[in-house]
Amino acid sequence: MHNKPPTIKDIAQRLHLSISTVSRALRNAGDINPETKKSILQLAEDLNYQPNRLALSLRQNQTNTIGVIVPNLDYVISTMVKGIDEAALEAGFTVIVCQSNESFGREVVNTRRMLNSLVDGFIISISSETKSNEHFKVLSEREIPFVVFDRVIPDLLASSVILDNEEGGFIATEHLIEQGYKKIAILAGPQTLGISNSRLEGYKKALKKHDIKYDDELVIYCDFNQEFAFYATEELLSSKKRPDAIFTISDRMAIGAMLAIKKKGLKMPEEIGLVGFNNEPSLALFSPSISSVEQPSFEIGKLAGKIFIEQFLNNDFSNHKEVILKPKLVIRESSVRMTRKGN
Amino acid sequence: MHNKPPTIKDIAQRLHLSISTVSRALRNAGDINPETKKSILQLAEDLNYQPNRLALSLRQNQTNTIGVIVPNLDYVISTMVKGIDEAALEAGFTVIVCQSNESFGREVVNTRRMLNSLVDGFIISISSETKSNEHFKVLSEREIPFVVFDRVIPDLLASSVILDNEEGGFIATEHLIEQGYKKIAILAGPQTLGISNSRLEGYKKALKKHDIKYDDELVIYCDFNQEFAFYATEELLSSKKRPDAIFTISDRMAIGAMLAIKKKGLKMPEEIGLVGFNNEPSLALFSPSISSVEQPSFEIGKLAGKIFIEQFLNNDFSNHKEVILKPKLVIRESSVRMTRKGN
DNA sequence: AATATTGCCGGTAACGATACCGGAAACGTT
DNA sequence: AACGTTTCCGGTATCGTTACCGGCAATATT
Repeated sequence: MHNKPPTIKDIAQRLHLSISTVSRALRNAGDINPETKKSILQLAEDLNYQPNRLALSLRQNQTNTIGVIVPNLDYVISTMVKGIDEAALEAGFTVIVCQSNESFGREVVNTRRMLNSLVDGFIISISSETKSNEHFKVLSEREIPFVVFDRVIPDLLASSVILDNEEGGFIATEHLIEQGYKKIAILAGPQTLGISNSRLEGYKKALKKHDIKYDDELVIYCDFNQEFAFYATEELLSSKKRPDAIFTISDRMAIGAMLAIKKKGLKMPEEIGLVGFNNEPSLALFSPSISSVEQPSFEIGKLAGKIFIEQFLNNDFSNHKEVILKPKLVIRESSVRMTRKGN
Repeated sequence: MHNKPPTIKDIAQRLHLSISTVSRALRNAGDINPETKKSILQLAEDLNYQPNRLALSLRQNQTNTIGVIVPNLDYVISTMVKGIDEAALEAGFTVIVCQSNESFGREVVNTRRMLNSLVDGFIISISSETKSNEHFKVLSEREIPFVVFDRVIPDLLASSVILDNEEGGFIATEHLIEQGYKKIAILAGPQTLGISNSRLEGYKKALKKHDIKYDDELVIYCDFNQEFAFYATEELLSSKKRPDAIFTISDRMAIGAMLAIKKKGLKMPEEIGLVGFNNEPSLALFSPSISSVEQPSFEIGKLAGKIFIEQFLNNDFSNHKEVILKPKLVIRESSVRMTRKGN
């Protein structure tokens, strides 16, 4: 039923040439008379010829497509994906994105699915539920190239592009200390996740540097989730060891914490300070506006894309690059009590 | 270099059978001895055989993939895409998403690109910049099936799934009227976009029903954009005809308006009411929380997916279905001045 | 017993493209 | 004149899969 798109065969028949000749002309290969070539290109243009990518991929065993596997598409990750997109576009690659929805099962299914000759390799950020690497080990065994970013996979050999999460935890905590907060709690993420632990490490490091005793009752592990953060904060605030500042390792959690703080009627930043992580745009709109650790998401994605493509084209995935980018603290009202509050 | 995945040929050789027989076994076709079939399936399982989708698609001229073209991936649209995803998954289809970033050029490029035998058809929501249909007319000419959703394409014949935007504008406006607001302004979107106009129509309809005179100085056309809304609201508030309520046709715009209102020092909802559109989750967190028109985004996406697949499988795209779903008003603090403000 | 019907299997062409090889004609070289 | 070189083109195999046809037994039908 479809009005089928033209193929090189159509062109060949119309010009009374062989498909080989047409193919050479369109590929800019040699062995061809300039005149012949010109007429072929002309006709191809007229017919609006586009090569069939399926046939090409099948023949060349290469799809020029990158599979991107992410746990979700929140603000940070979707920005990273845009970065990957840009790198891919520049190199003539296509990107297919699959959300695992933080589910291990879907991560496996999606990987398998894309593996059926649809992609040349993967760029991966694991789901928070993912504890095993088995399904990625398959990639290694079959020598399918991949690069990891954002959330890396422990014990898995591959190039990686990540944030210096420890540094992020450190600058946030040190900032709170410098603002005179004494009892700083941290809402850390799930213990299974590397980024959680790194940010927690940074927190510890800052405390140590400023001779503040580490108190594990001020450390709450909870899901990357506004609600959990809300309840965790409520509990913290009514405990004996009520903190005078909270550092949350995501902005969603910061918002949950802020709601709990407001409900309790505490003044921010006077009575309690707050710093989040990711610097989502809406943070500036809250009142008080919320300080946060910003990460160069777009760059992380773009770099991951570039590294993948570079290694793919050179067919060299044995040299593992490890890029670590630095975060930046964006200071807003929620954590500044030394100076007068701005407008 | 790749440890190449097994093919039916490998299976055939190992069992001393022909590829035809193996193919039949795996496809559950007839003409096969149960014993033979069993051994083939067993070996396929052991080798973790997965059919090569490229070859399949090339052979069958069908990819089981749907191209989804969207202007961006904001909250509403990404929810819709999740709906499409679910419908596709249930039917064994794969989804490829391309953001046009509200750019006409990228929309065209992406469409062309996916058209090169990568997708069976499209599910489309146009970019706000898109004025011409030319690149989609190509689809019609080549009889490539597509379904439109959310933002429809005027004068283009296809099934569609959309929100009753007029109704949305109507219930938001009527709500404000019932709350006693008299001079209600509207921040409408770009005039080129159908959904803007429909919501504006609803607004007019509500005014008319309640015998309020329509005043076009209270209608501001501006981009779907927080900043534009901010400046537009500032202007509105300092004009002679200062409104006592504002209806914005997106939540982003509502947030912009709210910032301008706060800056001006007006009390909400007492001195000025506000209703947004889309019901993004963060609205509940602002103070005051913001009322908004909710749309069944997930259902819209899922329906669009289902309709596409159904029509595709029946090979019937001549009967154009038109589904229109109803919005729902979510009332929060920003627009309620009759009763006492909640906690 | 001759024929028709099944059950089961293999061979081959095709989907659209590229890679490799071989060959005819035109030219240049001794 | 005989040979080697270019230039330009066509034929064929191939990627992994399915569709179609044909064929050979074994069984069923008359």
